[in-house]
Amino acid sequence: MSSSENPTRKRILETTWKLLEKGGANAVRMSDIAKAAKISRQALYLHFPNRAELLVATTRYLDEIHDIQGKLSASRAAETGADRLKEWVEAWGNYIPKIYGIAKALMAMQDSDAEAAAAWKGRMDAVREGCEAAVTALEKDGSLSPDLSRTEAADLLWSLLSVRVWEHLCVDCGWQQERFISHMQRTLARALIA
Amino acid sequence: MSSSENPTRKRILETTWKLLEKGGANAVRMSDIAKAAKISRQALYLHFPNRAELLVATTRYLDEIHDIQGKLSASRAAETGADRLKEWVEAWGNYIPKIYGIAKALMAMQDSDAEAAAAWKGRMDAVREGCEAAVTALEKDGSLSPDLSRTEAADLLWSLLSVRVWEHLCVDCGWQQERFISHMQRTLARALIA
DNA sequence: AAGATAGCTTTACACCGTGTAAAGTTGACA
DNA sequence: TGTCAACTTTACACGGTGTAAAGCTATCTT
Repeated sequence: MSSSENPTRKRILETTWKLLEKGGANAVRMSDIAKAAKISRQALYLHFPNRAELLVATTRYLDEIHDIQGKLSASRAAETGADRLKEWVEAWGNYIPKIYGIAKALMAMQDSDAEAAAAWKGRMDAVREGCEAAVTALEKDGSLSPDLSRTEAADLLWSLLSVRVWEHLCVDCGWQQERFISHMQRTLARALIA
Repeated sequence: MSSSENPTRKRILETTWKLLEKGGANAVRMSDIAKAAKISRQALYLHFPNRAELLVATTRYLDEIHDIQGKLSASRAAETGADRLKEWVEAWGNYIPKIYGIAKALMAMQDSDAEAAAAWKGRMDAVREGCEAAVTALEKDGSLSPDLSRTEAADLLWSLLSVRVWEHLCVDCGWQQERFISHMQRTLARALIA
């Protein structure tokens, strides 16, 4: 694991994560991270070529910490398509708050930085695959709504389960995480299942 | 109408709108707007104190042009709550693509500029009122799902009908506008109606 | 006709955050 | 003793926003 090799690098990633988590009013700058990691701003550039790559490296670090692969693949165990959908919503939905800080920073860079845009897109494509797998499971046992094609269903699931929707409900509207999960499970079941 | 009084001001607003509509790869800068409006960059600051207020003025100008009030209030005519929901989704949903350019620019400023954030919030609060009105209509004729409180239903409607979700489906996933409207009508009916 | 005024241009500069460049410091290891 | 890696310090270029001030010009006023 590349992050545990180098103690300074690890400290930077940890600091970046924590700063982005509280986030606060204004954005987290390179100098903020440097100060918090007790390092000079220039030293940051010795470890990461630019802000985008530092943020991307932080997301990878978080995945490593949280064992995202393991948790997401647990939803594959479900028997029925409906159960699988439910567990997928829960698995990914519960991961969103953990990555929200970095996600927000990365999304904010999308318009200006092509590299950041590509990196974020790659991560979201992985989520989309999970959505497609859930839809395929529904289709397999004939429970997918006839009003939706496979692609449409996956698009819809992907969209409603996006970080933006989570942000809108849980940050702007003040929903508790549990309520978000249960309402999303219910809403998506009604939307996708015949 | 403040925008038709002053020809230069009107030209600036028109230009800003058109530039933001195509949008393109990189953001629209003050100098881009000035150039396109055939004016010096400084003259822009004679008409608008800063970028945020120029963008906000552009949204107001668009509302004026499109008679947003009239179109949105048309959804109030519906008899049943279900019809009202359907028409509300159609009215606001069809307005989103018209304001998407400015919306995107304004949303991008939210983290850095408190004034822009407040302006955008104000406009979205107006949308939320429309959502609440639709939910109230459902409640009145007893068709609101018992799984949802009035507030929760409005939150959900507001979130699923957000510019971000439209962007995700119509820009990222390539949905046609018509498909967006019909699927949203169907999904929201299933989500909110008993 | 003289002068004021509105509306604009031109030039210049301060500020911020990112990223580059290069010389200097420090400690470990051989 | 010397070398090397990791880091610091200082300095600067760039792009975008916003400020400041002087100058130009057409039109309206008296």
